[in-house]
Amino acid sequence: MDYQFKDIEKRWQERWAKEKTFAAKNDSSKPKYYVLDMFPYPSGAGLHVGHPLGYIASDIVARYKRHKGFNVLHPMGYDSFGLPAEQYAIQTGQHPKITTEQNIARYREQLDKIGFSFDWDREVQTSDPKYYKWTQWIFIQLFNSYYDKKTNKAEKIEILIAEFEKNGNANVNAVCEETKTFSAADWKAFSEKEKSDLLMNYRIAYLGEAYVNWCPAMGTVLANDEVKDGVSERGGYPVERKLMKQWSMRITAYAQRLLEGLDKIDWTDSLKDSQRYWIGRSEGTSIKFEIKSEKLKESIEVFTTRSDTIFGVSFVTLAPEHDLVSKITAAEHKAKVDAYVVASKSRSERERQADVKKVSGEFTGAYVIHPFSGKQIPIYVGDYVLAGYGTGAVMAVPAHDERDFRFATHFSLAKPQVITPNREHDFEKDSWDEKEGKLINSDFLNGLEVKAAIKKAIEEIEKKNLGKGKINFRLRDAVFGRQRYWGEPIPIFYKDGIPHAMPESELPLVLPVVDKYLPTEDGEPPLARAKDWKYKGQYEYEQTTMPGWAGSSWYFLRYEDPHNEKEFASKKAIDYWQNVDLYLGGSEHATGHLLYVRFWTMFLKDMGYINFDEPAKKLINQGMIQGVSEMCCNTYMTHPRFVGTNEEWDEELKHPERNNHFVSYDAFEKFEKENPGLPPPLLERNVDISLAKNAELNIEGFIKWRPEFKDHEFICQGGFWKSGVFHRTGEGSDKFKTKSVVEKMSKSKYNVVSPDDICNDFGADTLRLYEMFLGPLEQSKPWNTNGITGVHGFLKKLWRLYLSPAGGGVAHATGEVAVSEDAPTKAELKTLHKTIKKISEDIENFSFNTSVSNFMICVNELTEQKCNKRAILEPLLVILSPYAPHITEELWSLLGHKESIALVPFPMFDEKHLVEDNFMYPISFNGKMRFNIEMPVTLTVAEIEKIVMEAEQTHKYLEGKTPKKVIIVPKKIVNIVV
RNA sequence: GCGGAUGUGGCGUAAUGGCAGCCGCGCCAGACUUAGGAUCUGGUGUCGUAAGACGUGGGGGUUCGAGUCCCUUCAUCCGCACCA
Repeated sequence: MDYQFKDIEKRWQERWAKEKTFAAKNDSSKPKYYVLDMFPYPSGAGLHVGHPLGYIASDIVARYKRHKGFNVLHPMGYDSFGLPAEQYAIQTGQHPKITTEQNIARYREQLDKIGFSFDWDREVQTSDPKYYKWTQWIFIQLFNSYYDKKTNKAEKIEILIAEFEKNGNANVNAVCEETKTFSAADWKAFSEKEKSDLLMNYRIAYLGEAYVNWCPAMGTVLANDEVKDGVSERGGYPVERKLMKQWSMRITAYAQRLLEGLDKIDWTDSLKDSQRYWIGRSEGTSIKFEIKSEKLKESIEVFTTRSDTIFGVSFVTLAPEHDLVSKITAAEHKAKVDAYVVASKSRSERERQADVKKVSGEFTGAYVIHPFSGKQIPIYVGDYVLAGYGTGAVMAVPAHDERDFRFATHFSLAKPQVITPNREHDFEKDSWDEKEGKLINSDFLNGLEVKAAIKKAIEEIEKKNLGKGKINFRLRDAVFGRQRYWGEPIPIFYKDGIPHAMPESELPLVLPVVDKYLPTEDGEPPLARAKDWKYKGQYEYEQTTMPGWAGSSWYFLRYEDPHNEKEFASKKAIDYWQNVDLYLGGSEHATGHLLYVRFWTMFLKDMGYINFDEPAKKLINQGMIQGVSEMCCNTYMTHPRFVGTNEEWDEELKHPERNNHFVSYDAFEKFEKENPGLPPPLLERNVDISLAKNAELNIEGFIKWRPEFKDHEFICQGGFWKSGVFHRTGEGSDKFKTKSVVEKMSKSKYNVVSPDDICNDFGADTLRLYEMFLGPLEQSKPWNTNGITGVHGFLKKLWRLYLSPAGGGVAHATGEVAVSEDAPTKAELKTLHKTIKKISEDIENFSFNTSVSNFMICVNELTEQKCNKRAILEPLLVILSPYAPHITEELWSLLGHKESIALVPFPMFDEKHLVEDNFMYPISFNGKMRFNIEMPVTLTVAEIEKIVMEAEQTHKYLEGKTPKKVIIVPKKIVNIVV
């Protein structure tokens, strides 16, 4: 009987679903283990082989932990609010809910084929009102909270209001916008609106005016992590900076805790480093520079980490958005400065980033007074100063800061040197930015080392009341409102212009029906089109929705109690399941999701709903599986094209008649070899990978697929280019070769490999093993289906070991069961226990790729030993079952078991089976030491003693130490392991 | 520029500081065959007929012993990027 994987896999998947084999119970005496995958956004393209990589790894761990006696929570769900469904809705008018449901159904079908042990009863979907009811509820908690610096946690806003009523804000030490001091009496006299505005400065979810990343093409704002290289991460549209009133999250309140928390969790260093960098803590000083003016009594506050260079200041620069710019600019400079400010505002983020090194700025005509020297110092505006960081103003020290140096050079400003470098340095060419050297020309700082000087300078600045030590973070508050339809409605309504949270009883605030999914003609968000809001006409509703990361910032908690209608999850469930023990997902979420989920977790802890502050104890980033694209070469026959400028390229594309030949890659390869560095005189086109097996193009198939090329000639034989013209030689093979390129797996590159196809051709168990076998989990690697036969062959061999008479197996071709109950041999036991040991270690270390090798070695050995002993073959199935659950279930039941193998304990490892046979002989030496001699060669005890004695004489380092073992290598040396 | 990671056969990769290349792909040879995308056996780092020598990006160091630890340098990939 052959290995009928299709039949086996279907049968077992149905049985697991029917019997709910993997349902996790919320009450159990067993220890818990929570394995979580980052849930997917269900896109229309379906899954490709890269998606399940992490799920397979986590499934192996989940199944292993079940065998090991843990109560395992291993859920799956969908992050189902998102842009593609909405864009599809805009184009077709179809409700995004419908597309989303279809996509989810498709995902589920694909996932089911791979045989995951998910507890599907706990599935969550972020776009389900039963789920987002609680996302909205958490938002309201955030709205009704502020961050108290005294208790160093979030507190209820009522506490703050009570304090205001009693004492005003004089004693309040909370994270907030700059607020003027007021008394209790003032507070009571404030209008409702004034009170609301004031509280807004404290709330953790707040409505505030700030510069945001505005994406005009999408008609929405984006968070910092959603912008890459000045364009939107999704869609790649340009992004501008725009001052807008927006719902935001005061994540900055948690900056310090988010930073400190990293030390307590087992995440990779690179990921922690990205978060550290993103949070960007820097210690410095704020310093006030008084403006030199009779009528204006103001000062400019700057932030610096280099207070030691205070005497090197030669000008002060304000960000173009700085409030004081318009106030201080002298009349004769006003026109130029205004023009500059307008120009820099209209520049897109991308433009601004593109010419980072290009200096621009304008003199305001105003001056400040140097707090120590009393000299007057010019004030400039320059867009190299960021409005959003620090105070939006810097004291420029051109001799010791690269950016100030560039600015000073451009405007021919003085560059007074205040530090003597400890190495040779040319101040004409460069600034000396190192925090090393001795201070000069700096009054009371002279002679000090930089680090000491920083301390001393802060002391003096604080003494003169010019400023104080301050900690700044790069992290900005996260913009929370999105001008979009397909997201959670923000549960806020407005009464007389004052925002109020919806009462809890009104939740969920369900996404209303709209006629179109576009913004309105007046530029209002799509929700402005809603007609069926409950209180329409009575109150005004907030029209923006939540961003994609809202629903994913707490979903791990919902899995713990997914059907609860009274709470986001019951206290009992949370106390039992706690936080995630192992979290798997891509590293692209480093500064997005993984920061937000930590933030919300800390907040919920502050509120007393949970008792841990980190969502995941351990996190592993699985690598990306890339696609291998096949390219074919579309050459230019008549036009020279050796110079690879884009202009020429475009020019050629305008002349398709010149572009009517394809040439085999062989010819191009020759060209490349002979003309290193020259751009290829051809255009590479992606070919559907099914049309290029073994780097050879199926020309007929290609023409069928792309009929527009049916009149093109395909030149297989070799040739060469001369002056851009291809000359054939008629040499070489008559095969039309393509070229392989590793790139992202994507529909548009025609290089997608679907897990469904692999399951059909080889089975889910093969897919699972092969994905693991491909290489270390955390590494990115290209998918190459070629190697899969090795893994598939292993499963067939395993099958034969149990089922074919030739292999001495369990059952004959007829299906007759005939397993030997004899005691296993020493060699068989050694093979088994070696494998048990290695597999356990591999899983604990997450090196799943070596596991597969170890299984192969095991089966090869057992086949060679013609092993048919139940005592060996049964435990082997159990340790293999996390990797290949279907085939092991089938064999397990053929061995006569009724119960699912998934619930069987993991076999115990017994060291003695390895040691006994391991050439390890303890011998005594000088009556004191004991050596373990590991011998790959046969030696007598006398010979060993002689060798050890020689070793003792040669290796002086042995003195006073007890060797653990001595390894004798034939013809070589004695290795003594101490 | 800053931060992180990675460099080992034709390829994917493996080696608690202890015989480098396990396992798989590919390739070569053979067996069996209704000639096949089945199965099995043997071989396969480089040079050399061989004994043997040389081999983990380059250079240096620690060590009895280094792919592994330290320093340095080069290359590739991934993040971040005017954060004062």
